[in-house]
This record gives sequence, structure tokens and C-alpha cells, in this order.
Amino acid sequence: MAQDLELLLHDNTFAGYTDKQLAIVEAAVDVFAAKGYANSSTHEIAKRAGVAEGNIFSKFGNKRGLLDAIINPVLRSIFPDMVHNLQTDEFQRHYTNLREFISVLVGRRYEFMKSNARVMKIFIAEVVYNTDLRQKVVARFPEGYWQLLFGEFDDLRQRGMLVDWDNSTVMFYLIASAAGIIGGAMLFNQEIAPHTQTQMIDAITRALSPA
Amino acid sequence: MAQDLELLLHDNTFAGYTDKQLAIVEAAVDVFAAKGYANSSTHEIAKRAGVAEGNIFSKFGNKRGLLDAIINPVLRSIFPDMVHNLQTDEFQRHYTNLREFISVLVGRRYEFMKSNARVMKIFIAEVVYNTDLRQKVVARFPEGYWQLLFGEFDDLRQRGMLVDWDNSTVMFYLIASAAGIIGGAMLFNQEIAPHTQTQMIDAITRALSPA
Amino acid sequence: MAQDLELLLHDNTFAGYTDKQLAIVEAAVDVFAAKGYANSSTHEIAKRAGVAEGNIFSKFGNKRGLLDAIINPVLRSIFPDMVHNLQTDEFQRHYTNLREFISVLVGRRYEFMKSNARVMKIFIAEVVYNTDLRQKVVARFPEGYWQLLFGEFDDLRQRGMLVDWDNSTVMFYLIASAAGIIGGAMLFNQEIAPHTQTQMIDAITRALSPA
Amino acid sequence: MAQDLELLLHDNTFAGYTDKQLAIVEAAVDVFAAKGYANSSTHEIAKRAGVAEGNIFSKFGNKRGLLDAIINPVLRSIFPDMVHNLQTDEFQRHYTNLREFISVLVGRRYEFMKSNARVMKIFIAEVVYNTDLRQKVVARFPEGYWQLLFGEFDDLRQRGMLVDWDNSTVMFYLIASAAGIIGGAMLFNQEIAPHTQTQMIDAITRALSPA
DNA sequence: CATGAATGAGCGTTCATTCAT
DNA sequence: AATGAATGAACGCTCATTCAT
Repeated sequence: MAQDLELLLHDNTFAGYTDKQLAIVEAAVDVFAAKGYANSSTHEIAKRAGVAEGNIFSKFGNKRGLLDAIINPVLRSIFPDMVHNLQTDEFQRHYTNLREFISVLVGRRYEFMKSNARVMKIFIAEVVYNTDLRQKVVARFPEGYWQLLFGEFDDLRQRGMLVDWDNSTVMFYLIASAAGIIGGAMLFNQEIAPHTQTQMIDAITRALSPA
Repeated sequence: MAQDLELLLHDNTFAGYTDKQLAIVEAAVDVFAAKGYANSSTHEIAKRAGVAEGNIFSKFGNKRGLLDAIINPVLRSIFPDMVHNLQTDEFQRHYTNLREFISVLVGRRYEFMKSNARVMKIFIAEVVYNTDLRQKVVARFPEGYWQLLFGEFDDLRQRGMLVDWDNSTVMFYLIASAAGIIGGAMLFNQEIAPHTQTQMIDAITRALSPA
Repeated sequence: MAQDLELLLHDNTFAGYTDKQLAIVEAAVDVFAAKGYANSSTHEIAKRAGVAEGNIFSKFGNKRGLLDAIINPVLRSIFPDMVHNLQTDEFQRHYTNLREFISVLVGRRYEFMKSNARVMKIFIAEVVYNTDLRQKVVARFPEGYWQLLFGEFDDLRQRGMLVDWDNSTVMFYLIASAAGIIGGAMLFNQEIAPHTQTQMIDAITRALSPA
Repeated sequence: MAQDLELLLHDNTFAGYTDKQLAIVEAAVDVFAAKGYANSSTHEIAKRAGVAEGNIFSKFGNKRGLLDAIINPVLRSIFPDMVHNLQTDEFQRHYTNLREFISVLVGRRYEFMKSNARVMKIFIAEVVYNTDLRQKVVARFPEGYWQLLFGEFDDLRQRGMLVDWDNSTVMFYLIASAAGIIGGAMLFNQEIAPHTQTQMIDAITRALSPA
């Protein structure tokens, strides 16, 4: 939990929360991740948080509001406000090769997910049945982001370092295989050893290299 | 649904079902896939099936029994009884190269999943929170299966066609990336065009080829 | 069961019953006695009888009708049609002493109850909550019966063999203590050994003898 | 009801109950006694108590818990914790004759049952079908209790005041006939007039006196 | 007569939510 | 803000009863 909360606490969502309210969020993350949102009761969450059930509703309005309070920071964190990062972060530098590029993109996401496994599980379970949320995720990537990312692809391809596919197909393979690898590991509660991480990134790199 | 039922009807699980009982299964697949098992009510399923609610319980015992009736055929179909298939099927032939091997293994699963998208969604959602079911899936792969699969890996590796990793790491990448690709497509209700299928299999092949 | 049925079969209620219908009655006696009428299901009775559930309703109308078919013979048997017995049976002879009188009255009822333990249990449980049935029981004892019984009491009292109480009080003690003794034994599924039977009858005799 | 509650309120089981929770117990005693536990619905109990049905379950867990809350005080009251009462109460004094002894033992129970008729009815009906509860009743009489009671019997017998039977047979007659008398009275909702009480105790005394 | 699939009212129970304290 | 008793709609489920075969 400490890890999960560490992340959530960096989000301004939780500024001004009382100790009890934070305890509710902590407990909710535990319970939602263990049994799924629909199978969790506000009674159990309140008990685990050591507070009265009413507190959940005075702060979060309803059970759904509590879920949103957990999910929204994920939306903001894993898909950080791309507009602000455009000039900095992932695209400010020039990658000398495909492997370095993949390593940064995937590695960063893996670190995040590893540190926030329970919150991520809640988020993903919600995304599966929630079309609105799915569209919100897509909406977090503004036009400009794709331009920069695809620009990076184009650059690598011109230098003969990237397979000759549609940019969107490249992106799909990158996201899908990385998500499969990370999700698979999480499903069995296992970390990916550093050596294996290297192997995985090597493999994705080969996959996206020209034939 | 037509597609889903087509599959399920080939499974002997549904032999002897009355029309109403089949209608319940059809409706349940619809509702479970749309809202998740926990958020679905037997009342809604019965209404959609045009049937009295009691029928669900006289046939399936309880709500969970209805889920099992949907899930068990998946277990039998996507992970067929490997013990009996050892000499036949996927391992009877000799693959001339890695790509052919991957193409058969992955392609076959993709076809199945595409035809049974809703049932698969139900199955996967259940696996995430159900440790028992996860172990059942694992148990469907007996020792002998791994020996044959890994023997195939060893053979390909000796012929210089497979990356020099642990067999289990190879397998993990293969399953995880394929699952990510197929799951990602299903999440957005999209088929993978034949051309893209080729690209994906090419990519996985490169990923698992020696450096 | 054999014993219970032996009794019930002597009642003309069961004349013309098919084998299946008799099997239903047998099964119902078992189940009602074990779990109580309200906690027994027609499904279980039908299963135990090896017949389809519908048979219960085509023969007995409803579940209550099945209970009545079991209870009515008890009403007729344990409280036999007193009018017909007036000249015969219990009051035709002259008892030489109180003990002999009690021995016949109580002994006969005990034998009946021992042979029909399960049916009696069903009957008693029903009587507790069923005012109508209670009144039916009372109604089985016509005016003439009391006259004869109380006449017997008066006779014994005049001969100095019976306590100087109201006849109705004598009767109450007689019935209540005998019922308590027999019921207590049945509650723990135990027979009363012949030696103990003698002791009990001796005791009741002393209880009702003049001080 | 007032009477019943008077008793139950003296039991610490009901300390800390809210008004509504007490109303539930009151209503449950009414309904259970009138129709039997199995035929009573929580809906009816809640309605009669003027309370939402959910309150039953938040306080008592389930319907059975409500029955237990009614039954347990009976267990504690009618069969008080004998271990602690060994030196006091019924056995501390020396009875000068059998009648006095019976009068205390039976009279005390009769007073209790008369004041708690409905609760007793519920208790007895439950005992008939509940083997566990029957054993609990038996378990409330520890070894030491029997020793004292049988010691009292032995003492009376040596003084020529008690019939020459097994102690357990004496006890059985005592309990069974008293229970039959009290139960019979309760079955027809009638009190036993003081004069009749005297007669009954006299009768039991004679029954257990030497021939 | 016999069957058992089908029905649906009613049950015990859960739980998000409200609100007086 | 904090409490938890109270609420009642909705749930999964049971079971007496019906009826087409």
C-alpha cells in the first residue's frame, strides 16, 4: 500500500484529505484490487480503514466517487499531461537507436505499474467494461503527442532502424506486447528480473526492426 | 451470439439442453460480456432470455453454475486436453522454420478467440480475480506437453532459428505478446486485418529469432 | 416406515392408492418427521419416493393435502370412533382396580405411539400451531365418551380407589403425565423398557390413588 | 408480550439494544410463537415491529440469529448455570420431605414458564427438531449437578420418603410428568389454578413415594 | 396416469445510502 | 467532521404449483 499511496499522494487529488479520508482510499485500493469493485462493499472498506461508513459518502458522495478518486490520478499519471511533456521528457532527446527508445518508453511504464500494481489492476478492470473511460484514455493523448511520437518513428525508420509499417501498427505492437508482458507478470504476482527485462526489450526491438 | 453459440454447441456440455435453457446461456453470454459477471443480475438474464428466473436455478444450480457452464467449454476448447493430443495436432509435424511454428500456434488461438469474443471476455475477466481458475488453466498443460513444446524449441534453437533463451522465457514472450495483441484488438472490438496478422506474426518471429 | 405404513394401511384412507401414491406417503412421513412440515419440500419427497413431483399434486391437490392424508388416519386411529367403541373395547369390562384401568388406557396408547412414532411426531407438531386441528381432536371425544369415562372414574372413586378430585382434573393428570412420559422417551428416540413401563404405571396409579 | 419482555430484559443479552431492536425481538416472539419459526417471515416480523427489514440482519446476522437471541436467555434462565449454583439455590437447604422438594423444583419452573409462555413455546418447538439444542440443554447440567440432585434423592430414600427406583428413573418421571402438565396447560392457553397446582404436586409426590 | 420443465410469488439477505445524533 | 443505526430496493434463490407432452 505504501507504494500505491506514494504515487497517489503525489497527485494533487489528495491534497487536503484528512487522515481518515486517506485511510479510506488506502483500504479501498486494497479491497477493490483483491475482489473487484463490484464485489467490494463500502462496509468492508470502512471497517478496514477503521472509520465509520458514513465518511465514505460525506467525502466521496457515493461508492463510484471513491473509485473515481482512485482511478483519476492513474489517468493523470500514467498518461501524463502530454502537452506539458512535449518539449521535455520522452521526446526532447534524440534517440540514437530503436532499442534505447523502446527501453525508455516501456521501462518507464513498467516501473510505474510495478509500483502501483493494485491501483493498476483496479484501473484495468474498470477499463474493460467502461467505454467512457476507454475514450478518456484515448483523449489523454492529444493530436500533438501523436505527431511527436510518429515523428520519432519516421525518424528512426528513415535511419533504417524501424520496420516499414504504418506508424499506428508499430504503436499497436509496441503497446500490446508490452502490456501483455507486464500484465502477464502481474497476473501471477511476479516481478520481471532485470535480466529478463533486458531480454524482453531486446525482443521487442528485434520485432520492430526491419526484416 | 450466433458465433458464440456455434462454438458452444459443438461442446457436449450443451447436449440435451432445452430451447429455454439455451436461451438462458445465450442471454447470459450477452449480459456477462457487457457488464461483467458481478454486475449482471439473474433477473436481467431471465428477462432477456424470455424465461422465468427460476429456470436458471433449476438447470444451473446457482448464478455461478451458469458462469461455469459458459466458461468450462472455453477451458476445454482453447486449452484442449493436451494429454490426448500429444501425438497428433500441433506437434506431430515438423516445422521447417520458426515462423511456421508461431503461425500455427498463435493463428489457431486467434481464430478461436475471434469467433468467441464475448465468451473470451467473460473468461478473462474471471481469470483475473479467480486464483482457482488460473490454476485450472495451468493444470491443463501436463508435463508431457511442456516436454514436447520445449523439445520443439530445442530443435529450432539447434537449427539456429530460435533465440538463445530459457525455454520458459521464450514461451512467456510468445504467450504474453500474442495475448496482448489479441486482447488489445478485442478491447476495441476490432478484427485484425489479414495483412496486419501477417505483420504481427512476422514481428513475433523476429522477436524470437537469434540476435 | 414399515411400521408406520402398517398402521396407515389399516385405515381405509389408503384403499385404492397406487404403489406410487403409497410411496409418496411413505416418503412424506420420513421427511416431515425428520425436518418438520414447513421445512420439507415436495421435491425432496418426490425424489425419495422415486416418482415425479407432479404426482403429489394430482393425487393430494397440494402439499397440505398430503399432510392431511397422513394426519387424518391418526385422528381416526388414536382417538378411535368412540361411539362404536362405547359398548366394546375399553369400557365394556369392569376394572377391578385403578392400576388395571390405567394400564389398559395408557399401555394401549403407548403401543400405538411406539408403532407410529414418526406419524405421531408429525401430528403433534401440527397440533401445536393448529387451533382447528386441536378442536377436531377434542371433538373426537363425544359427550357419551366422557360420560362413560367419568362414570368409570366415579365407580373407582366410590370403591375408594381414586383420588377425590374433579373428574376433569383426574383426566388431565392422567393424559398430561402419560403424554409427558411417552413424549419424553420419543424425543430421545428411546423405548421404555418393560420394567420401567411397570414403574411408570405404578407411579401414575399411586398419583391418582386417594391420599 | 410485556411479561415475556420483562424476563428477557433481565437477561444481559438485551443490554444495549435500541428501541427498534427490542421491537424486533418483541415482534419475533409474537410471530414465532403464533406460526412457528419456519412459517414466520422476516418481512412480517419487521412490519409488526414497525421497522425496516434490514435491521433484523444488521443486528442479528440472519433469521436464525434472531431465534437464538430469543432462545439463549431461556437456556440461561430455565436451566441456570448449575456449576455456579451448586452451593446455593435449590440444594443448599435440607428438605424435610419429598413434597417440599418437588414443590420447589417444579413450582419454580412453572412460574418461569407461565411468565414466558410464548418464548417457551418457541423453545420447545425448536428442541423437537434440533438435536444440537437438545444436547446443549443436557450440557447445562454438569456432573456435579447430578451428584447433588441424586444425593438429595438418596437422602430422601434413606429416610423412607422416596420410591425405590433408579435415581435416573425418578428424575425422568419427575421431569416428564411436570413437563406434560405444564405443557398441556400451555397448549390450551390456560393457567393452572392454585388449587390445581396443589393437587398436581400432591399427585407427583404420591407417585414418587414408596408403595 | 405420469412426467419434469416451466413458472413466479415470496423468501432471506446484502448493501449503498441517508440522517439524527 | 464523524458516527453507525436505520432504510429499502434489489439481489440470488427456493419451492409449491401448473401443464404440455
